[in-house]
Amino acid sequence: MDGTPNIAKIGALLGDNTRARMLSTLMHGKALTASELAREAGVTAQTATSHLAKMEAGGLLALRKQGRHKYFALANDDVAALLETLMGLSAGVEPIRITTGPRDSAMRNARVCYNHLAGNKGIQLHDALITKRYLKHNDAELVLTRKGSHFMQEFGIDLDSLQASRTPMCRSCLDWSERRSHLAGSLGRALMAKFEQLRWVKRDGNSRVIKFSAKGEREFNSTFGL
Amino acid sequence: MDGTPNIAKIGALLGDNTRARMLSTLMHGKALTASELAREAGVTAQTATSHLAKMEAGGLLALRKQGRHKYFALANDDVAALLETLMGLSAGVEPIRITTGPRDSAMRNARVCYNHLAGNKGIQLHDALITKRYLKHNDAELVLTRKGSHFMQEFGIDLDSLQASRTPMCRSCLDWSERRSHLAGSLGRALMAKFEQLRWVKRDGNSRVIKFSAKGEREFNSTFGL
DNA sequence: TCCATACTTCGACGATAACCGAAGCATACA
DNA sequence: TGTATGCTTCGGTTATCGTCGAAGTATGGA
Repeated sequence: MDGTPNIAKIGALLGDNTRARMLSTLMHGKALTASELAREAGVTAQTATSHLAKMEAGGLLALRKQGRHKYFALANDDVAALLETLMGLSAGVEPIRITTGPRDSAMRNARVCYNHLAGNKGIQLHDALITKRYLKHNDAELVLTRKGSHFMQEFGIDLDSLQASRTPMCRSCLDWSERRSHLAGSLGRALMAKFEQLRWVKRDGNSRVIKFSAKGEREFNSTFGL
Repeated sequence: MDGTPNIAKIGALLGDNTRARMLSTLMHGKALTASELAREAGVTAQTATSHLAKMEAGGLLALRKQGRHKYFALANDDVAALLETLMGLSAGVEPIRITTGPRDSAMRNARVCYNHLAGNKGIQLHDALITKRYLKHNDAELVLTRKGSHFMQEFGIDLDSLQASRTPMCRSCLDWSERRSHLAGSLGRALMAKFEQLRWVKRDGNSRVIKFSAKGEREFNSTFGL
């Protein structure tokens, strides 16, 4: 029951720069191969192998083998949430960055958090869903209302398959740039996927930034009453 | 804006067994001196000094000097929340502990989380406050209603002084044993203090366990409609 | 003033772990 | 079957960091 050794173990996993860089990269939400992660982190393949094995054993990463490739992704939403929390905490601890370059403001506006929408746009979405009574708080939980279910179906989200998934459908995730909650969970992921499919948004290949097209932004706003 | 090096830095701080033990100890909520922490962690004073200095520099600990003593406490609620999150994650990752000894079940029932009530009793309290409409969710925030303010004053909580404190009055904190939210923030702390003052509960000196007296449990239940 | 206590600094030792070169295994494709 | 590609294992080097003994500074009390 004494969780001490465990928190040290996870802490140690997070405490190496190379591993931290890999984890941050995986916050994009995409699964990446060992060599991609090696390149991203700036180490050789051997070194990456060792790091990835440790993180998988530690429960931080999930692994999918595909032919001669090994695809790694964050193990689950909890891990993603932990990383966001850590970033939030370290952002608060560090001397506040006053200079916010163009990339920073883009990150604050909209980015992927593991696989769902975060940043200012993520919060707008979250709040709009609540204002329109599509979502409501039930104690600490976030649940989809009947009205909300109806809307999601109309919008082209397959709720049945989401319900089947093991991760909870609605989860709130603390946004590190805004310090407010945005929508995570399988519904959050499905909405993000839908936005991409509709070409409302496009991911920037190299960062977590999400770009809204002009049309996308218009339709996003009108759909959610913003 | 790239939070990578920072998360590694915090991770490294958490990644040492001795430091993790110290942090866990401080989850009791009390501030402890350097030598107490040294003893608790099983290291010499020199070693403790070095660890404590690092954690203070890293923003995890707050320091108060008092004569020749140095009192250390967790820097803020965010740090406490991070630790609870980590414990929850590592509990989920580890092979599930099926054996729940008496101490375990006591921990699950009621314990201090930094300085407020956690565990099953903490969740009961949180839920009761919401059921009775003393607290309500406002978007992601938890706020005290007028009815709630009234109740708290009656109950002997000095809301004015809480409002003056820098930490938010209501915060929800994820409970690692129950995976539900309980009440943190300055109000959570004040309630906990009140329970102790009323002798409803007593802290176990050596663990985070909180024991309800028979009378305390009765009055707790009737006060919050349980 | 003198001593006890609490904490810190310094230096040295030892363990751990990150890193890469070299070689090895496994899969895919021609 | 041969060759390229992706990943792994092994061995050795290097750097970092936790640890404590010894000595030093600061505070409180007799």
